[in-house]
Amino acid sequence: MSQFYGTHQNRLDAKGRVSVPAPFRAELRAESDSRPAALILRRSHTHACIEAWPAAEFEKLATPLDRLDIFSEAQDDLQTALYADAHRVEPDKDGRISLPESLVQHAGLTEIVSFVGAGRIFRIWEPAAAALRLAAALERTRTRGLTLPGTPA
Amino acid sequence: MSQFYGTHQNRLDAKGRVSVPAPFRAELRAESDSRPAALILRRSHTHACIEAWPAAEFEKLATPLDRLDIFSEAQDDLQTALYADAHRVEPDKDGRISLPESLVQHAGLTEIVSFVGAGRIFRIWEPAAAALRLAAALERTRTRGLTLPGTPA
DNA sequence: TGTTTGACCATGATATCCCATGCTGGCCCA
DNA sequence: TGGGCCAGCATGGGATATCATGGTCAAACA
Repeated sequence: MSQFYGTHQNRLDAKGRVSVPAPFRAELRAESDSRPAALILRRSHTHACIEAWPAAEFEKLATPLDRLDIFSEAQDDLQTALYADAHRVEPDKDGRISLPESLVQHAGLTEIVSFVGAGRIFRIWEPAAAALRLAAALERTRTRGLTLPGTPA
Repeated sequence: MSQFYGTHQNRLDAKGRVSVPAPFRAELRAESDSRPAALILRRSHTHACIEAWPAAEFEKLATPLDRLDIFSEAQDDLQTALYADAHRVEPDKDGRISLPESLVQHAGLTEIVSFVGAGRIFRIWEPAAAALRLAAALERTRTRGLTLPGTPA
């Protein structure tokens, strides 16, 4: 399974293109047998950022979704939230992707964008917003005590 | 499982490279079948230092993460705290790694850095800070009479 | 035919690899 | 037990591949 680490900044050019950071590209190559591997970009419904999922990983979301009752409001809403503003993109030969305009606006992206690793996925942020988000997450985990459970006996 | 012992000092060169102490390298080689074995460097959220995890060990952290609900705030925070400022590095042929700038700053590293063994992981400190931290830990362990749980029957 | 979108190429900057050197500590032999 | 040899290690520097990014061109669409 891919693992995305760290924060990387790249430039969004006049055409709306941006290089996927090399370490992330390497992970995507591993994911999909030496090929670039497609990404699903979706509007985050919790933050002002873009979520980027390896296509294979995104498809697995269908499983937990199926556990919800069909036609229930929750299922309907989640389904819509997940897929309605999701875009499939393939990195080009140089490892760049172009970001859909609606997502760029949602994340408030300008010239420099931050790629933030989050394990199986990564996120795309406006750099200042990313820094704030990281600080908030650290603060909350610290006050709660960042507690991963100890190994059961 | 690797075990890292003791404190070792090495020089951080102008390019941001530093040799992993030979005893730690030996542990890493054992970890991963005669190969160098990758490390995950992450910003400690409790101290001004860098935490270094053998990659395999770090990935075990992902397991409890998966038990949390996807898109929940807790999962999001932890994911961010764990991965956003973590970096995967592979020791080069000479056993050196290069330390990401953001982590160097967080730990306040200058020319000489301390590698401090901590069992399954090790930490990278500015030498004076490491000494203070050790003294504090000893003091607290003594005055509070801290103990370790015994093996369950 | 004008305009836009996406693929391809070229370039400078940067980080990685690789080799060479000096040192230190351990081992062996006298 | 002392001295010298050798191997492993830390460190510096230079060559090289990779990466990010700007620009050009061709094809598709309106």
